[in-house]
Amino acid sequence: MSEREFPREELDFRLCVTSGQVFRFVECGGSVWRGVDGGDVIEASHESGGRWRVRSFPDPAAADRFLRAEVRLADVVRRIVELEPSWKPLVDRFPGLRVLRQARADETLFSFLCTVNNHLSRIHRLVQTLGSFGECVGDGLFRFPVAGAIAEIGESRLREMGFGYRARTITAVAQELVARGEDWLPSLKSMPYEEAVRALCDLPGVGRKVADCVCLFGLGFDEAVPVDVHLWRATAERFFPDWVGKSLTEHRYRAVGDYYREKFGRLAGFAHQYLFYDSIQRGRRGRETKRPRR
DNA sequence: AGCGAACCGGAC
DNA sequence: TCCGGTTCGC
Repeated sequence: MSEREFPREELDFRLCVTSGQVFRFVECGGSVWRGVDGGDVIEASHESGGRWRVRSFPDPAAADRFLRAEVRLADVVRRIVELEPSWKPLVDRFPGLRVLRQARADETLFSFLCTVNNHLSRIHRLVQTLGSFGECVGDGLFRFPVAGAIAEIGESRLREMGFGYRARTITAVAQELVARGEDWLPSLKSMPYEEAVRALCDLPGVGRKVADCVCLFGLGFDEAVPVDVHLWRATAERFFPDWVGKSLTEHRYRAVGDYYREKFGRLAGFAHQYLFYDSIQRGRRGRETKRPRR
């Protein structure tokens, strides 16, 4: 089995799989992380403070695809800071944060349907639950189920398992994917970004945010900028002061994405990930230190 | 166009 | 009481 080592500044595996891009990786034992992408198990380990060693099987090349090993993060980060110097503290705070690429866009789609108006801890549980309907490829490791298998679970059973109102959209999307055929979703890769977004938003329960997540993490559109409520607030504070406190409308969503695409071009997806994760952290810290209300 | 409310259920 | 959103009705 081939193994690849990444310098610290090129990869923090734990950060990558816990920063809201994928939801099925777990820590097993000390400093070993394991999960499944596509048909392959991906495993990473490191000695404290050391470099991450990553391997995958049965396909030893799967890990490189998942981590986009061909991207030299040092170059990306340097270019981002050249384009927007105010990003320096952000990229310094999260060394080794890479944008991942999932092998199957359907896993990305169903995963982010689980994130709708939800907490990270419950998101993990729900996505793991969906995953357990796929083919078992090891101890607690599952290939993600195909759309047909998800459709067969049924809305009522999903509700029983705690999916709430997401049960309806997940089932509806699964049926829709079955109807369109398995080639439909991957075929969006060869469309222009805007067309892919429109096609995804056509699916029930899929709006701009989920569509952009699928575009960035599942379909390979590096210019996609998913704007959630945290990134929205952080962006308004930095670049759109007039919009602080305002709601995120369709028009403003587009303006934010276009702003970052204009500034960062094809690096917009990578650049957004730093501010996104920072805004999540701030949200958590803010809650922890929040005083009880009168 | 922009805003607010409803929506499941679990975490804090 | 608050969500890493979408949809619907003003």
